[in-house]
Amino acid sequence: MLKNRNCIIRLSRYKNALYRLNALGFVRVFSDNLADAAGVTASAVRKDFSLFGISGNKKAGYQIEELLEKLNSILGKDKVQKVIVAGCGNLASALIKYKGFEKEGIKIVAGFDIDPAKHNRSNNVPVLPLEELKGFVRNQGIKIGIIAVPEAAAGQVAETMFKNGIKGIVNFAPIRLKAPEDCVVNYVNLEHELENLVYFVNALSKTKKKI
Amino acid sequence: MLKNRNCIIRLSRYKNALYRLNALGFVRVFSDNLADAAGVTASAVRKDFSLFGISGNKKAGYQIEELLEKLNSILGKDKVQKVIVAGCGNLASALIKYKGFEKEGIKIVAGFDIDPAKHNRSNNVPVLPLEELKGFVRNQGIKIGIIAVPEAAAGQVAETMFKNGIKGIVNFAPIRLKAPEDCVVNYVNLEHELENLVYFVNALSKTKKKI
DNA sequence: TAGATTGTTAATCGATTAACAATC
DNA sequence: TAGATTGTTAATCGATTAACAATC
Repeated sequence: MLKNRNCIIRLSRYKNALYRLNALGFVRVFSDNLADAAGVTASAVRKDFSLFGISGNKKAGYQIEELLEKLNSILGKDKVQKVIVAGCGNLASALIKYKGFEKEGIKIVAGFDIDPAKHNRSNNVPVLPLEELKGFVRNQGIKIGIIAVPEAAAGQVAETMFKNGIKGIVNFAPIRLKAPEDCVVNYVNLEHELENLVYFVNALSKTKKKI
Repeated sequence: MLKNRNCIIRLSRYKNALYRLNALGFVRVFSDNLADAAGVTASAVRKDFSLFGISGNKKAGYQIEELLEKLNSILGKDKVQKVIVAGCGNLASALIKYKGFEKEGIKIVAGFDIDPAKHNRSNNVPVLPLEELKGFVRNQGIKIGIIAVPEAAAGQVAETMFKNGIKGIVNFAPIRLKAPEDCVVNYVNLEHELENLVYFVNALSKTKKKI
């Protein structure tokens, strides 16, 4: 019953592709249009939809608007998601300033840092002392956190987050985190992405074959 | 013969874990120590090593230093990797300022942007006009690029990169890119990571079961 | 109707895990 | 030797793809 990560990531891709198709004036799509637009196979599209009980019309495909509503509902886009960031270095600043989250209903409501020089309560998105994370998360009922602190601090911060009600973390620190059973951690490791690329670029240049 | 992405990502994880173990004074590891440290199974560790012809000693495990050398060689860490960034917004600035890449042999050598206000040739990492990307990549023989431009510009930029010798791209723009057969694109979509988290947090809170 | 597309089942593919013989 | 660990093969697991009957 619980779907796998890739499947849900594909739903996000469908959603984005549908917005683009919609903007181009399309009203309906067939599974193979959407497959092209999202970079997957038509089989995968129909399988994923079937998994969530989304049905179209044989011969008439899917209504884009209706489809978007269903995907948005599955992905929890019907309400604004409040998110906090721990560690207010360059990366966190970029995330806080990024305009793209807003239109997707993702709102970074506060940052936390140990460095007093970074604190600023009057900001649009306030930067608060790390000790206040606990109370803030509890009071506001925050469920999602981003970890952008150095490796050495990540474990502690994660523990504090989980203890106070955070259920999901996007972790940019290059270290595995211990998470309670009912919580999720998604890892983003930019260094590993680049390292990975280097490997495959070298491998492909050696083999001269397609993947 | 060509290994899969997850396998190579695990090699990066082993490498990082080994550095930590090394720093703690360990000289040897067994597959199950390393598995714990990297967050995988002992079977996976031995399987991965076997895939690359890395062997240890029955009963004595693996020499950490020797292992690190081999992993670093596989991952292309024996030489500095020069990387460029297209789009010098907040995210790119954060990447350029990030200190962690250097010790891993990853060097961002230039940024490119269409906005003249961002240009700066005298910076440690210069920010140049986007039109100069082509010549720069060719002259310097750059193989790896990062795309941090808006969605609408990403396709064009990728095409320019590939045409001029870039073989691998980390793409932060929320759109699929067309890539030549002998090139690779790794996608990082922060919005989808958060969206994904929201889905699983909601799903887990409904089921109250472990994954 | 003929043609095209969905929805679902079955087949395939590949990655992960388990198991265990070899051996230090 | 007895015990523990590797290296590899086989089994399992799950995700993706293909195929096709149902049907608009």
